[in-house]
Amino acid sequence: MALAAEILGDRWTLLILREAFYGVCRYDDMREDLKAPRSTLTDRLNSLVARGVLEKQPYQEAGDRVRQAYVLTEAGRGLALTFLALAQWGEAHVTGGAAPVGVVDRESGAPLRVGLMDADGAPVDPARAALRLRG
Amino acid sequence: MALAAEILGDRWTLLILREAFYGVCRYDDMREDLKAPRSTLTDRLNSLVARGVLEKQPYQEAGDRVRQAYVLTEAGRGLALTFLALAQWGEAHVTGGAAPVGVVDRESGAPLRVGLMDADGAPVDPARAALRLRG
DNA sequence: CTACCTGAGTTCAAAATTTAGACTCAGATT
DNA sequence: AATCTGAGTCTAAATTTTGAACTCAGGTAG
Repeated sequence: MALAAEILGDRWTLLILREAFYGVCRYDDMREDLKAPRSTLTDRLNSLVARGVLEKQPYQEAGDRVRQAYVLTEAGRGLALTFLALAQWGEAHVTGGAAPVGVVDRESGAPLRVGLMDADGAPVDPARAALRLRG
Repeated sequence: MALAAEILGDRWTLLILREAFYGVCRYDDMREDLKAPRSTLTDRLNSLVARGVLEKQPYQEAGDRVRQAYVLTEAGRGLALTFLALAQWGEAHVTGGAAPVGVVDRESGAPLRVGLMDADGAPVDPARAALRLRG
């Protein structure tokens, strides 16, 4: 997990990824949302690309030159569970239940949550979890 | 989630919390494990206490004066799911499957994982998740 | 009593990072 | 030819982090 911490252990990186999950993928849009300094934003985007969490995708708007969009890679999308768990925690313990967004099933609209499960998908109380070294 | 990002958006904070989950709770033990500078460690521990993620607990070893241990609060333990999700991601996408630890059921020893579930606890594919604003 | 040890800090100057703001550059538009 | 825009780079100043040295309180050894 040390490497994961190295990737995520930064305020701007976390916020940039949240933007990415919301679908914001252009430099200037992120800059405006986050009010991050240009050089820091450039730096963080580059490291996320270097780490394989984001990738640059060329796009072109009518009557404009080709530009780059930053979109989540497969690995980046894999962070969804982590972010959902974090949002769930923030809601429960930090913001006091007033979180502005929740997770729902894309089709049915039913509320979803992150939880622990066993190999068969049956829910398990997180208090039962223990870390175990692997041979 | 912005507040949560403010709390976790820091390399040392993430690593300190990992130590706390492993049960390390003494200043000098953490300092040695993490090789963090004293002043930074002190600062991060204090903010985690101020945020209500850790708390100081007095303890006393035979023939020694009372000292403080840093242990997870209820809210801090609530971060377990986030950390497990992060560890799971690191294992799948960063370290390439060679993660040293896994999560198991404390009693049965069966392997566990973090996942998305609906209100009834039935597993849901994370790709089906969507963020939804709440009224 | 005096000297020394240890855990848990605090202090401080040097090094690294972050910031705001100005500047650049390439192609499109007027 | 002049201007606009997205996406940067450059730079000097402000802030944060670092490592090393110092402090402090209580306990122990001689």
